[in-house]
Amino acid sequence: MDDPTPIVTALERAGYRLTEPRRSLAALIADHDGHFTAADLVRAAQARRLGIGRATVFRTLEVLEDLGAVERLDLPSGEHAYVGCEPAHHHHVVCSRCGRTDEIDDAGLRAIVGDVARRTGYRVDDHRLELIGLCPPCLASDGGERCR
Amino acid sequence: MDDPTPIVTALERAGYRLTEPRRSLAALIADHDGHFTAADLVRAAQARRLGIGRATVFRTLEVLEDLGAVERLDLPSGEHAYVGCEPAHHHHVVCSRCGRTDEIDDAGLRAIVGDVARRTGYRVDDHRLELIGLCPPCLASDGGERCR
DNA sequence: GCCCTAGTGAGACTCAGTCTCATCTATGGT
DNA sequence: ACCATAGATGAGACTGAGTCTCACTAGGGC
Repeated sequence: MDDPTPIVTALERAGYRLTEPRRSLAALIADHDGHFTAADLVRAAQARRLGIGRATVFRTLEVLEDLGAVERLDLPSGEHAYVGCEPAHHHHVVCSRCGRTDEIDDAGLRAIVGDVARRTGYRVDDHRLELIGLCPPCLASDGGERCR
Repeated sequence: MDDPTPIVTALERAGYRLTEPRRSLAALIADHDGHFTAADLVRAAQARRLGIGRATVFRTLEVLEDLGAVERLDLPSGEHAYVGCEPAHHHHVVCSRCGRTDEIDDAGLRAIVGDVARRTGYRVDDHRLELIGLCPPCLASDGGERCR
């Protein structure tokens, strides 16, 4: 495990202590392709006998979210999930079948936000966009049958 | 209370029974300007001694969400809130100070969704967009002090 | 190596949301 | 108006996410 995860680097640069639990969690997160919930992490940590408490998982996720090393998604089911990601502003497409996520850039969203602000008079400070659908592999294995 | 809320109409048209609890909840929701949580509704119902159980509030919200008479928001705080709204596809701007919400139309979002689908290969089935900011009144009383 | 403090694990706690089940009631048929 | 019945309800147990507290530990600057 001499693999300096970008997450570890981010923690270090932000002045957080590089503790064993944090390194382990960073590794677990790096292992995940798609999204994962806090509960998933807790389970994974238990399965590997890492001896990491629930509280620590939540605390670490909070820190990582602040750093932008992880982003929180609100799945349509109401679950809160996370994805490890680059610390730059962007959004995600989430596959509703396999959980895979891909990052998408701001696309034309900035223009929309500006437009809405102008029309409503709001000062828009933040926004979130989530796209839900089927990723290409799932789409292929599905034959495109399910239409919603 | 002979006020036929659009919510009541929607329930009726969809073939749901027009029960007393549903009428009461429809009235409570109609009273709310901004967003409200399930817990808010439960509290409001208790305060007015309507004798409506928690389960009923959640069940009713679920039905109303299906009907599109109510939309669920995921606030940045992680809370799930609802807004009563017209049953057409649209999105919301939420005031982070007073909780007021305004509806916005699809703006150019459809184009973005199409664009993302083309670039990523996903079939995008659903999307959610939420804008968070300050509404004009809050902005005014704020003196614009917080300057981006 | 020592020390200070940020970080930690355990587990109690809170609170949203779900489920079950006995009871009730809105509604369509008579 | 009455009845039958399936859909709806309230109470409260239950589940599971997330928070909090507190005594203890260990990272890293000295």
